This record gives sequence, structure tokens and C-alpha cells, in this order.
Amino acid sequence: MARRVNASPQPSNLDARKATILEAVVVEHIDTAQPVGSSSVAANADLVVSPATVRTEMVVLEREGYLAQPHTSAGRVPTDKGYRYFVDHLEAGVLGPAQQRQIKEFFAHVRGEVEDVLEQTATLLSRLTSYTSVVVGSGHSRATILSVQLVNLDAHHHLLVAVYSDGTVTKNSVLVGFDATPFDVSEASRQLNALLIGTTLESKVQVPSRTDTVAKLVREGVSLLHAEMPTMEGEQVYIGGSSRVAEVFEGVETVRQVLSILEQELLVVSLVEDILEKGVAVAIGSEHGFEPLSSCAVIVAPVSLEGETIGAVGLLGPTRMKYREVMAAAEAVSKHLTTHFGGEPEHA
Amino acid sequence: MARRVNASPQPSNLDARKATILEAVVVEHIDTAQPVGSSSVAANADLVVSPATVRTEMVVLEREGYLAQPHTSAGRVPTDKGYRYFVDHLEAGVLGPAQQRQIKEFFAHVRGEVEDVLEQTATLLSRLTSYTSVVVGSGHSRATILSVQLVNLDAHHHLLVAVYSDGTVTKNSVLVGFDATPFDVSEASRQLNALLIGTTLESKVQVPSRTDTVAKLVREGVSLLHAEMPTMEGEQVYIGGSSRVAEVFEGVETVRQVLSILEQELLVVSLVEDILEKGVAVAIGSEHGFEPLSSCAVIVAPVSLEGETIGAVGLLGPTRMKYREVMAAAEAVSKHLTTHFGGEPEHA
DNA sequence: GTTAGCACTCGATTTTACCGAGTGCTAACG
DNA sequence: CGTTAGCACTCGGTAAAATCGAGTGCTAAC
Repeated sequence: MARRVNASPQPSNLDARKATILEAVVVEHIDTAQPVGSSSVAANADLVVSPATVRTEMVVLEREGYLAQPHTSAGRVPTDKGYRYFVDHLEAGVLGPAQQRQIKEFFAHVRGEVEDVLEQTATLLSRLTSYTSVVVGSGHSRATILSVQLVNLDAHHHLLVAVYSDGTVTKNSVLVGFDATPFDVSEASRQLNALLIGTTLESKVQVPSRTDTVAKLVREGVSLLHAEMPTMEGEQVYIGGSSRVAEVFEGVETVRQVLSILEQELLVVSLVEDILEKGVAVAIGSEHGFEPLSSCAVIVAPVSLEGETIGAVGLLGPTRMKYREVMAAAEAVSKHLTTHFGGEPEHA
Repeated sequence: MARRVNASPQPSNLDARKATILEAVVVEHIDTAQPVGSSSVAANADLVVSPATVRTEMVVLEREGYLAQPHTSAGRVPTDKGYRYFVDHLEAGVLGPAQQRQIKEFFAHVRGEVEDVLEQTATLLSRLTSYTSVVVGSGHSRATILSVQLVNLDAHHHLLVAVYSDGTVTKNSVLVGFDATPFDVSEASRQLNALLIGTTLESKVQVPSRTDTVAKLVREGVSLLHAEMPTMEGEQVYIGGSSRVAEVFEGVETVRQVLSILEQELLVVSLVEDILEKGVAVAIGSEHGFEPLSSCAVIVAPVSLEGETIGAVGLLGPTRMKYREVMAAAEAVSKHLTTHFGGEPEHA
């Protein structure tokens, strides 16, 4: 769901020629990573003006904040605002046939648990785009519980295993300060099942208020499961091609910072969710609030199931990334993921 | 279990003075990252010789392969062999009090599943040492099965959830081409339990040869579980502080290569296991066979439970890493992990 | 065997010069 | 009036030259 405006919106008032010039600068700078001069812009086929004219226009574009000059006698470089304009006016890109094939091939062959599919998807996306990818799977707050089981490990130590309708499984250690017989455990297990099957983690359940061993176990179990809810737990984050960070960003310090962000899964999740919430598909530079990522652009596409957003795929690169291709890739993969999880029951 | 030889072994014949010089070079180069000259070595307190003498000795050390000269008029730099000698003759380091406290604190407070503990341990190690850490948890080939459960997801789609005595839980999708009633599923679940509880993945079990629905489900389940065995699956890899790679190695290309290795979990596991198998605690430069890691040193310490190696902690840095501190940290953490999993039943 | 003395090497740093891409301005042009 | 050719000017990047100095190897004396 990229915010793509083809008619001109409120403040983005650029006449056709300025727009063309801006676009040319962006395209060339993305390609060469160098400041772009007036003459190479003027060489652009769609433009039949002299460099001098381009220059006067560029002065305006600079004053309006779309372009910047690294130093007096250099060409122009797009600002975040410039990239934003470019992206907003980008007509949908088409994937190369090779990439389309790669995606098709991938989804035709992936097997296994959701987690595995998501992890491999991250790798796919990274290979597809040459950027670092992020795949987020939402928690199962909406999924219903299919089965709960309490397994005895040793005297005071049990394991609570829950299976959800979305195919995920969780486990929690149950550590209690009292002895429980195998019978107690299996009885508690039975009661937990009776109590929880069919509920979601959001539903309220009535726990027994008795004080016997079994009741205590049941209470402990229920509270453990529900305790998991408010935290981000259940969110899964998979990162693909983190080594790309090193080739795509220049400057060790930037690389370090980006890597360091990627290490913090919670941060990544909230970043992706923020962007999705704003209804934007791409956040450029400082648009997302993350200082250390101010030289990055993040492209996000949601993965949904029956209208619900159940996850997202994202790509992270420098602000001068290949938006068209990457957005196309993100969109294609997210669509495939959606049908993959939607078409077949839960997972393949 | 570092290979530490204090008496001189076979080929490492260095008289006391050469040893001191070599050590001084290593120490200083680790500290400064610069080639070390004869005069700064001679300034070393334990050495009462002139730079000229040091120089003649260094010529020998160079001929024997312990030192190298980046170019004619520069100081000396240790070779892998030089580092090896240094490490082999290193007396056990002691951890700083601050670090000891950090470790104590950590293990006093960690809670949660094995997986969580291992993941957090990776972060701890990285913070402790400023290098990238690797924590490997072995698979559960030796653990006995405590419970197996088949849960129905939809018509042809079930989930096989197994709980092992080491507290791990696995799940496998079971996709069958025939209808199974809820009764079939729970009956199959019951039979799987009867069949598998108490066995390990290495044990052989007799599967029913009947052709009814239940028997088919049972066979499918058993084979799925056992299929998991030969692969590395069940091995868990946690990497801590991957952003350290960017600050610890110089040269974007090296950073990229190392990151790219770390992305491939299977590679990391086999690297760590290789090193452990050789009974070595540290692999320097090209000692481990990995070309792309030839500028790295890897320090590994096993985590064991009742004599069995159940995992390992590792640290990865440049060959000029702070061996003494890092080895001490690795050893301390691995010991703590060992008692953490050993002392308390399985996990805390 | 050790060391002071010394000529020599050679990478790193600094200096200087220079080039040229690109600019802004101005004046002419249609 | 918008457009453009012409031109002086800026300034980062690159290359060549000069310089520095840490460190070496060798030799001769202790």
C-alpha cells in the first residue's frame, strides 16, 4: 500500500519541468552515488533545455528543500524530501522475469513450519534485492488455543506446552514450590485443556479458586500463558542478508549503527509496525523517528490474512536505494506470502 | 580446556629471551594494532638488552615463522604461529572484578527457557568481551521423549508436538492425503505416546504395519521425528553483538565476509564443533579450515552436562584479540552455564 | 655475545600544484 | 520574459614532490 499520488497533492507543487529535473537527479544519483550536475541532467532525453536553464531550476529546487549541494562547486544531491517526492510519484515497478521466476520457484518449493518459511523468505528477499531484509511475524494474540499440555520434567518443574490454531507452539517453564504427583500434573493438564481450548490469549477465563495442588498448577499455567500476551513475545523477527549492510552503506560507523539496531529485535518490530501504522510503505531518512537510521530508507509491505495484518516484510537500505525494484519485490513477496498462508490452511 | 603447555613441548623451542621478545611483540601489537619495533620491545622491563640484540633475535624469530615484517623498514607483526605460541604459553587469565560481578549478576537473574538463556548469554558474552559471540546449543539426540502429541489443525493437516527431557519442544507439520476423524487423531496421539515415551531419537521403535488411518498417522509421526535426527536440526545458534564485527575488523570487505559467514548457521555450528573436536580452545587464523575467516581467531569453550558436551560458547575476533581476557570470560561463562543447567534441573 | 654507531629503506604525511566539473552571474537572443 | 551562451570563479580530488622518521641491517668496537 504505497502512498502513491499521481495527481499533485497539496504542497508538492512542482511543475512538470522541475519534476523531471528532480527525477533525473534522483535516478542518476541512485545509480552513481555521485552529486549530479546540470549538464548530465540536461542530457536527459525528456528535457530539451540547456544546462543553464536546469541550473536556474535547481536553485529553486534547492531553496524548496528537494535538493542539496555538498559544497559550492559540486552537483546536486537529493534530500529526504526529494526522495519522498520521487517515491510518491513513482509508478509501480515491474519485477524482472528472473526475479519473478525466483519468487515463484521459492514459493512452489518451501515446506515446513511458518517460522521456517518466514526465515527463508528473509533470505529470499535479501537475495532478490541485494539489501538487508526484515520479516516480521505477528504474535498469536488472535489465534485460538488448540491444545494445552503440562509435562512433568522433575519434582518442582513442569513444562507448559500450548498449540495455537495458527500452527505456532509455545512453551513455558512452570516452577512451583510444592510437590505434585504425576496424577496432579495430568489432571491439571486435563483441566487446562477444558478451560482454554478454543479461547484466545485475549479472552478471560475463570480459574478455580481452590487451593489444592491441581488448582494451583492450573492457575499458574493460565497466568503464565496470559502473561506472555502484553509483551511483544510471539513476535518473530527474521533478518536476511545482514552482511549486505556492509556493502550497501559506506562508513564503518554507519554499518556498526545499523547492525546494532538490527540486533535489537524489539526495536526492529516497533520500527516496522510504526511504518505500517502510518499507512506508509516506505520511510525515508528521518521520517521514521530513529536517529541512528537517518541515512536509511525502509520499505515495508504487510502480509495479511483475512483482512488482518499478520506480519510484514521489509527492506532496509541507504536512502539512495533502488526504490522501484525493491518496492516491487517487497510487494510481490508479501502478496505471495499472503496467499501462501491464506490459500493453504495456515502453512504448507 | 585450552591446550596450555608450560613446559616446552616438541617443536616450540624458544629460549627464554626469544619467548619474552615474542610475547612482548604480541602484547604490544594486540594493544596498538601497529608493527612493533625493536626499541619498544627492549624497553620492556623484563628485558635488559639493547634494541640491537632484540633485532638480531627478531631476525631469527622471523626466520622461524613467528614474526613477519609488513615491509622492510617496519616493525614486526606476529604470525599465526606467533599467536599460537603466545596462546599456548599463556597462563590462565583472571577476570576483572567488574566482569565477574556482571556474570554473577546475570546468572542470578536469568529466567526462562533454555533457548532464552542461551540467547541472552550470547549478548552477555559480547558485552563482556567487546567481540562477537556465538552460543551453540546441541540438539536433543540424547534426550528422551517425555510426551508426543498430535493436534488436529484441519482436514489433512496435523501438528506433531514432542517434548523432550532436556526441556526442548519440537513441532512438525503432518500433512496426509486422507481424512482422519478427531478420534483417529487422538488415538494416533495415544499410540505415539505409548510407543515413544522414554525413547530417544536414536532408539529404534517398532511401528505398526497395519494400513488403517491411525496406523498411517502413527507411522508418519514416527518417521517425521526420526527424520529430524541426522540433520543438524535441533542445534541452536545464537549470535551476540554482530555489530562488533564492524568495529573490530578493519576493511569493509572483511566485515562483509565475516558477517556473511555468521549468517550461515550451519557453517557456524560446524566451525565450533570442529574446533571443539580437535580439543583446542582457540583457533587462530587459518588453523580452522575456513578461508574467509583467515584473519579471525575463534575461542571456544564447551558447556557440558554430566560429562556430555551439550553446547559451546565461542567468541570471534581478529587474530590480534585480547586472548587472556577473552579466554577467561569464555571459560567463566561456560562454567556458569554448565552449573546453571546442571545444578538446577535442566533449566531455571 | 652484546652493543653503539650509522647508512639506508620505505611507508606515511604534508605540501604544492593543478585540473576540471560544476556553479552563479551577466548579457545577448528570439 | 524565459532561455541560453559565455565566462570568471570555486573548490574538492588527484597527482607529483618533498619531507619525515621509525625502524632496519650491518659493521666495528667493547
